[in-house]
Amino acid sequence: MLKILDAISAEVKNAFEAAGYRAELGNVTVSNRPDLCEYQCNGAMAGAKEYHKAPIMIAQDVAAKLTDSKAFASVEAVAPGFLNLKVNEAFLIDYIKEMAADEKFGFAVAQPKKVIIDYGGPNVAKPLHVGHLRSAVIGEAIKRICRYAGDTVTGDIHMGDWGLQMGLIIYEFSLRHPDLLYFDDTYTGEYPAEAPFTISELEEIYPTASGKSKEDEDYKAKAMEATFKLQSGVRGYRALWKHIINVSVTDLKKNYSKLNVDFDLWNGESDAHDEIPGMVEEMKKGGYAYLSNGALVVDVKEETDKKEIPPCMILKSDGASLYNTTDLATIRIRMREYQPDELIYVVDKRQELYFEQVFRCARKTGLVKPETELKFLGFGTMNGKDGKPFKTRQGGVMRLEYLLQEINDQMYEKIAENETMSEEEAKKTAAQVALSAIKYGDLSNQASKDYIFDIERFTSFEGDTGPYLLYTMVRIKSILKKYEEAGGKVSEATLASIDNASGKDLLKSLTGFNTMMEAAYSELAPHKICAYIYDLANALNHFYHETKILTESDPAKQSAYIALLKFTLTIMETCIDLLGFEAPEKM
RNA sequence: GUGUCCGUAGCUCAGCUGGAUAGAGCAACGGCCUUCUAAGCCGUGGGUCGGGGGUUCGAAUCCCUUCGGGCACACCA
Repeated sequence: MLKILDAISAEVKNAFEAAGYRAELGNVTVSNRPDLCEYQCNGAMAGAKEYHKAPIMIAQDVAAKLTDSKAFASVEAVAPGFLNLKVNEAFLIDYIKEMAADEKFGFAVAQPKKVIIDYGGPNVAKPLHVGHLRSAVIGEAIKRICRYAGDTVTGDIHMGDWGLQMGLIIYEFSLRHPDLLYFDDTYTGEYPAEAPFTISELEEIYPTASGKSKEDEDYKAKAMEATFKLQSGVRGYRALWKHIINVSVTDLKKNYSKLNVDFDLWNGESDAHDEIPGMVEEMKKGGYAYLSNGALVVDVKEETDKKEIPPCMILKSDGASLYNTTDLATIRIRMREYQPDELIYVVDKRQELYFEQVFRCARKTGLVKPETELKFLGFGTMNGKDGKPFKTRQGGVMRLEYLLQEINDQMYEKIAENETMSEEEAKKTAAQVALSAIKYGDLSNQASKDYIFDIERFTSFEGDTGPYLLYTMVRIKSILKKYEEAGGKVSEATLASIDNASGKDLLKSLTGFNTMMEAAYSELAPHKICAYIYDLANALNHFYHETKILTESDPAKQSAYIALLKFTLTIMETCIDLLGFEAPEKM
């Protein structure tokens, strides 16, 4: 089905043509002066020069051709040459009915793609901190948006599970428990299935080891040796490493599930390890990689560059691999195993240059086909109220778990005080509201910009916030429930004429869903969904305030209202699901 | 230094593929609960869109320039 602007534009374009002008001039947009009209067309002014005619005269010519259009309630040509349009309510109702019957409410994408989205990026054995929040929240939304658009999307968490950090942990652990089987080179049997440590021990070991290695050269050398032994496949080290991964992944899954974020693939840097030698060999053979200051690099600069782009390093001068190496090798694996049309990286924007190098290198060396899209979706820093990177009160890095807990607790206090809910229900509701506060607070900003994470603002529950949206939805749910309890049947099919102004505004707002989705999808911009749903919630609350629904005596009118509420709720639910949170039944 | 992003109300942000009087939220002030959840609704005040120039019938939006800030700039990720 057509988007409403296209449907209206089609009418106006016909009129332009009928009046003897180019049809393309008849493009219609939503009015920026709602006091004057609902939709507007500026084509008469654009065409003035071309036709050597005053814009107002062109507008009048076109308006004359539109007088019997069934779509419009009024068409006015206004100085200097605006075409001001108001649509018929019946036209809107028909449009909404068609939308409601469509699986995706009129949002359609021509060519579904196969997409891999790389987001999350935690390190194993290290707790998630606030720096991981944006990647998870934005990446999850992007994944859902693409999936809704019909793409086949695979989300990969891509953990940091392979470098020196692993050697540090293993070495420190070997000092503490030297007698364990894992460190006995002569042992050839099976290793225990149970991990010899818990997640909290693991989380303590890494910072300790990391600290020691910075002060003690010998310690660092031993850790590097452990890393080497792990990477070269020493059995006991691999077995211990698997335990580290398993214990970490269990914990990560728990934490990500609290964020309503889930991944299809739990791959990490280690998965690229076996791919590296072959890839490096190929790059050498192809004549792309050469030695520069001892390191193996691939030139990636181009003539159009305004700035010198350093070569992409494949191997360090000591022959070790680095992040570039595993990223490129990962691309190679993904291309072979999934043949994606598009790769999206949701990563801190500070890595933009780095990814530019990787992408260029991947193209140059033939790792990806020219038609495969490589997208870098860089997000800005999450700052505190002082405008500097978000920290705890003590100035340390804030653990994500604690941040979530703090916000959950605040929500729980508010919910527990003004509703009669069981403790269990209140807790669940608090978690839902808290998540909406965090996610909406993040996603309503443009991803690429830095933003201020202001807990007080997000949890204040007033204004343009996640909780406000949920509250609006809860209000609708409450009415629908009561209507059903009184024997009414809730259906979108009973939509009919809505005889008040706020109802018509709500209808218009609803028709914008598919237009908005197209922009949100093509620009990978979740904040557009936020802006839309906030407008929709405002329109709903306005309507709600003006219209008594449950006490309406005319059943036809009432069922039309109910249908309107129901459809609004459906659209809102669709939107917040794309953003990655959900609404409770009451709050 | 080079590149890049940003600068819109007291604060936090939209708007940026050019259109009419630049919008929200918070904060301030004033109204609205015997009626579907007041986490709501209505209203008031608040802006030379960092400065300057240009393109255009028309610029917050496009171009140039300047000031201020963030970030990045091969052996970290």
